[in-house]
Amino acid sequence: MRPHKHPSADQLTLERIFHALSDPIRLEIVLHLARVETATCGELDGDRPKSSMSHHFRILRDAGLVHTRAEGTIHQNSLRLTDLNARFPGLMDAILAQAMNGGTSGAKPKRKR
Amino acid sequence: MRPHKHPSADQLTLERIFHALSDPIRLEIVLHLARVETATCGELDGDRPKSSMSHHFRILRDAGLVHTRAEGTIHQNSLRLTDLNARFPGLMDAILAQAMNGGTSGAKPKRKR
DNA sequence: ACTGTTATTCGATAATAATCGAACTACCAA
DNA sequence: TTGGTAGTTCGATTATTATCGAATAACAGT
Repeated sequence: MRPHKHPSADQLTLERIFHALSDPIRLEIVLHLARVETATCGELDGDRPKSSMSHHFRILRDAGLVHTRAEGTIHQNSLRLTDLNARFPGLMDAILAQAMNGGTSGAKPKRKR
Repeated sequence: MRPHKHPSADQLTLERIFHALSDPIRLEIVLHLARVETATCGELDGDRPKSSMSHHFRILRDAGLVHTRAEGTIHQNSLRLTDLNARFPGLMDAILAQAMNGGTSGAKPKRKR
């Protein structure tokens, strides 16, 4: 696959990150990855066309949020938390905490505990 | 003026907030407001057309990031930090801290006037 | 009422982004 | 080699956003 290009940590910008997270599908992907650590593209499509998902993954990669490595025919995705925390300490913690607590539009009003 | 409509705190969504912040102009506005607490629209245009700025302010208002109140002919804008912190505790702190620390693409350091 | 200031709204155009089928690549196994 | 699987890329279409001049509205002063 000629390994995907990922921006280096110091190339990340908040604008790109915010743009990547402004789409419900992508926010869902990020949220899922925050829970399971690593997942293939196929595990994350919600019955959506592969080409659409590939598009969203590319934006997440370009924003530096997600790292994709090919293992055979499947691609393992994971959040680049180490790089993100190095570049923007505390940011992802805050974002993920709020996203998991029902801050997203698309979905489940999650009850507190 | 028919006072601007502002979403209530519990209507805010992360998607809208991220979308609002994904534009360099709007991020700059938010950053500026974080420093000065309150400012008129005119103080925040960078020699850009008024209509463009009004557009951006509307998106910031719709996202719940900015509150605008009319005082005579001028409009005072301020960040809705109280509401934002109530809805998404820690989020704006993290975002503003990183944005002020050079996370923006424009990388234009402070320009004062 | 008239004038200047501040900002919003309208309307048209341009730029950017999302969607998705189809073709394609890479890989693995039989 | 054939076939199946996992993703990407291409290309066309649609949808959403941005930009900005012009018109409009609200207001303060004179």
